Amino acid sequence: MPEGHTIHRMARDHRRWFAGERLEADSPQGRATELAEAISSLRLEGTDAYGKHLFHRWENDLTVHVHLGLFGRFRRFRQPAPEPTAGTRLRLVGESHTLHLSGPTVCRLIDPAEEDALLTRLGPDPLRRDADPERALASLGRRRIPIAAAILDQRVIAGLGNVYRAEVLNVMGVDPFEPARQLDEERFWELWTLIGRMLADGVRERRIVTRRNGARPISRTPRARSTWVYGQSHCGRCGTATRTEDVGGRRLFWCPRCQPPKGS
DNA sequence: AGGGTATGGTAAT
DNA sequence: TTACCCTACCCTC
Repeated sequence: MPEGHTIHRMARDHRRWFAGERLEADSPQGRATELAEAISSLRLEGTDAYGKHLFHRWENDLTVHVHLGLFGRFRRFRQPAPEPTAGTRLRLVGESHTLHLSGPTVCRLIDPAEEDALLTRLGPDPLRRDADPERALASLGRRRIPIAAAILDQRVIAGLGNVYRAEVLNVMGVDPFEPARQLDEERFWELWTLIGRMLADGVRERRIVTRRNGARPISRTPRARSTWVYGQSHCGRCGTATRTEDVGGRRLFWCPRCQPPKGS
């Protein structure tokens, strides 16, 4: 589920459903009891997303930091909401909606100094107006690691995940093993723009859709292909068998024909 | 029932 | 680089 687009969508939704309300909080699982007691019956004043990090701004200058990791999930229910399951770490109950949070990597109060330190080590987030892409350009220029590894590093670009990195490189025809520092400025700006556009589409559609043509659902094939290479056995652009390999600690999909090494 | 996998990240080595 | 965290789902047995 969660790359940056998910978190930004979540921030908007939470704001829309809850902002300004006093929420009741508890931790059915017991693992976040202290946190729940600290915020329960306080007013949720706002939300923020930065990369894959979500911040709930509560009354009394309290901020809850949530990172979903790979498994984390928020479920939203209209009242009356069902009972939480054993996996529910935190429950937030508002007037019209209830949220159940399960499986997050992080869910805790964060103080301003900690938040500052966290944001400092994140690269620019293409979904934020205050993003400074020059920082990403500079850090790419310092790295010899494969471009596919570099753009997954949250210190370089915040919010990009394993699906989008594969898709962006495929659409641009970039060899994933090209050293990051070899990306010239012109291609960097193309990359930055494309990432921003894809992520923004993801926020709007609430899911990752990088491939539109050929994605028409056919009755026999209910699950339309929404990616070019990620999770695909064949490249959606040329039909060549995709390849996969661990790059930057995650499974990368790419098309050897659309993304050949430079000069070949 | 049990194994493998998943759009992520941290800490230890 | 590896181990580990953590939940849900899908496949096979």
